[in-house]
Amino acid sequence: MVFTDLRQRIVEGNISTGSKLSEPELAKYYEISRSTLRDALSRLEGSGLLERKANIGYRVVTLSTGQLLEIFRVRESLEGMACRLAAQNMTSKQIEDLKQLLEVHNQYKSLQQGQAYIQEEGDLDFHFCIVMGSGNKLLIRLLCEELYYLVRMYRYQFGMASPRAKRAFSEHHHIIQAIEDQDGELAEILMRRHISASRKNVEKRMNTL
Amino acid sequence: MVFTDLRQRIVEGNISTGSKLSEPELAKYYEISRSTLRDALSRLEGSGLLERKANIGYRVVTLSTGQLLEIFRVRESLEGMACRLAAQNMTSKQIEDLKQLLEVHNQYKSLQQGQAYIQEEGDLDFHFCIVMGSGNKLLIRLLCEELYYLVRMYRYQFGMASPRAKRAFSEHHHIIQAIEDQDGELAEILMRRHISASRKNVEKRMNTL
DNA sequence: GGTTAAATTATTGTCGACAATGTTACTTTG
DNA sequence: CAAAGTAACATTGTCGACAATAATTTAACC
Repeated sequence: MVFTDLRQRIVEGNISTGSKLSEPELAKYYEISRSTLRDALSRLEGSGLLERKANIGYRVVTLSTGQLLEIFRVRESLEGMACRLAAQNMTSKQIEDLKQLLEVHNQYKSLQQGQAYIQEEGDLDFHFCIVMGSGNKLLIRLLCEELYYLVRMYRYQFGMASPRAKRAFSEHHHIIQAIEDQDGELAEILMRRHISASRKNVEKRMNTL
Repeated sequence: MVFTDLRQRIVEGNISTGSKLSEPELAKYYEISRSTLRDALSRLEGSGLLERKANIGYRVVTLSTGQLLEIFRVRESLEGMACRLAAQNMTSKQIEDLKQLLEVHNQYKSLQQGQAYIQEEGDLDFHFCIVMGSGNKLLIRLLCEELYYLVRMYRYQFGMASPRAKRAFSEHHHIIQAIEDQDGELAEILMRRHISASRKNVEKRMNTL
């Protein structure tokens, strides 16, 4: 699909940040008409990955470290809420799937210790599942459909391999436990702390640059 | 402009919630082609006012009281943050404009005491200004470009005339004061409390229905 | 008469062409 | 030679037409 393919190319930096997208060129590349391409582009704009200026066209959004930190702070609020709701609403089936996801990540991790960004992608899968589990359409839209792709984009851009992988992993387990115990209050606190720690880690990395 | 006109008609309920939009009909109504209409529709989808299903078309989103409450909770988080940032970042010019806005509302209010929904529209203008004053692009996008139009839609739908108008008005003044004092912490607390009280008011009204 | 199946109609999706706008290259002028 | 204006080009915006899909109506059958 054109939309998902373009999204991936943008997120992974194959189409670089800030660059302008040529409609004729892309339409030719995908062998589709400009109409259907533009449909995909407008959806990507809705996902926050593209910006559009009238009579000029679409550009990939430019990233700043400041914006990344603000995304973290927004996530802290919204995902805390999502996690509390997930503790109330997730079915045992969903919780089981989530546990299994972590197990898969665990094996990846033990196989390739240093390669953290695979783990980091898995990290987002984990967060994604919890937001989906909250059952709240608004949160799903804001986080899963808009912010997470931006976060992925930042990770590819700045390369978020981190020494925090192991700790983050155990934090995920604690969060699942709280969800399984249907302790919404604790689940929210743990999630906020988890994201806050992740943000501080990024801040530290940024200061050393 | 087609986009803003459609938005207004949707928000004010002239195009009723849940109804399907006919592209040929609307294109004829505005005397434009379907292409440029669809461009407007996709932007409205991005604003959260329309939903699109493949090969079926666009519908106005359906509203539920549960979703309205969740919007309030999301706003509590995000606007609290925005208000703290506004206290740090707003220029004295912006603060002055905001004060003047409240003054205008005050005159409206004294003129038409019962007619709360005019005040309520003004209420959103107030919130709008503060989010803009935060200077944070992400918050501006999430709140001003997506959530606020949904909130307006709910207000037209459920008719939010409330006895809380006077109190809400004084809360606005306290929030401005905190911003002027550059007391971000207090500004955040006041804003969260302000929205929380508004939510509880809605909950109370819903229970009496 | 009610239910399923087929045919018709209407709507969305896609396309290529033209118009309007922005960009670039060239020419002219001081 | 530099700068401003102008002409040529490329890109985005808009349009109407056709294709693919969904919805409706009609027909056939039990």
